[in-house]
Amino acid sequence: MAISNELFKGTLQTIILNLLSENDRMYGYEITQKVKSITQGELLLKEGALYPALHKLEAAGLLETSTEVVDNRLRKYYALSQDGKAEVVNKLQEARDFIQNLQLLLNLKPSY
Amino acid sequence: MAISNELFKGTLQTIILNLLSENDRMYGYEITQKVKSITQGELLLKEGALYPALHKLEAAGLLETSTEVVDNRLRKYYALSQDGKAEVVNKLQEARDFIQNLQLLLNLKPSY
DNA sequence: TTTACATACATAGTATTCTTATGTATGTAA
DNA sequence: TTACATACATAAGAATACTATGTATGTAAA
Repeated sequence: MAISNELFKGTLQTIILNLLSENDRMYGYEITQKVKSITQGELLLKEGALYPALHKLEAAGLLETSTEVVDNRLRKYYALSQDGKAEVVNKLQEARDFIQNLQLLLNLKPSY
Repeated sequence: MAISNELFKGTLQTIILNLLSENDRMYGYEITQKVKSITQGELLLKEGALYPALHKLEAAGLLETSTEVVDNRLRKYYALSQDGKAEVVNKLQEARDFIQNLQLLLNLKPSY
């Protein structure tokens, strides 16, 4: 998933779900580019991590898909299901708690 | 490591190194209790995660050990080596960047 | 007194996650 | 025709943490 960064392990599902909560629908490659641009290239989301994660979220009923052909290339769009919309809220709260606890454990004041 | 919290994966080494940068020396069980108290019980560090991590950090030359018997029980104290002291600085900077990027990706403002 | 819990270490087997490598396929720029 | 970008996917392997188990001592409760 990253440039020598083990830290993101476990955060991928939350990242995907949150991006989809802001964008209605996105396709895989679009997600990789979005993550890259948001982090200014610091986090590179690999296909080997992304696609299995998307399939797993779909299998869990959190995502729904629709396939389109654009410019003669296949695109598989993902969108939050109703369950997915509810789950984003939980995942984001967990992420807040996680960051809070990590900052406590590492003596890091929030950077602002 | 956690109560239904996958997010901490990859952060354990940094947490250990940082605790040892504040405490000169600590033993394993003490570390588990410190983590528990700092996070108010939200993060429970399991032995199956802690001890292999300590052994790995020692093998990497970042930690040095000294064994003592206290109250008829064995204690294996860990302390940062010179390399370890240098590495904490790097790890903490990586953690800051990680938190920064994660907050960007999740639209989380720093909580203060 | 024996059961449970806390202290203190350790490891084997398993599950999960991510990386690396590879594969298919189209389009564009050098 | 080579390289790169777009777009999907999976298999093999590495890394990390969890569960379960084991050893051993001390204390409190039932």
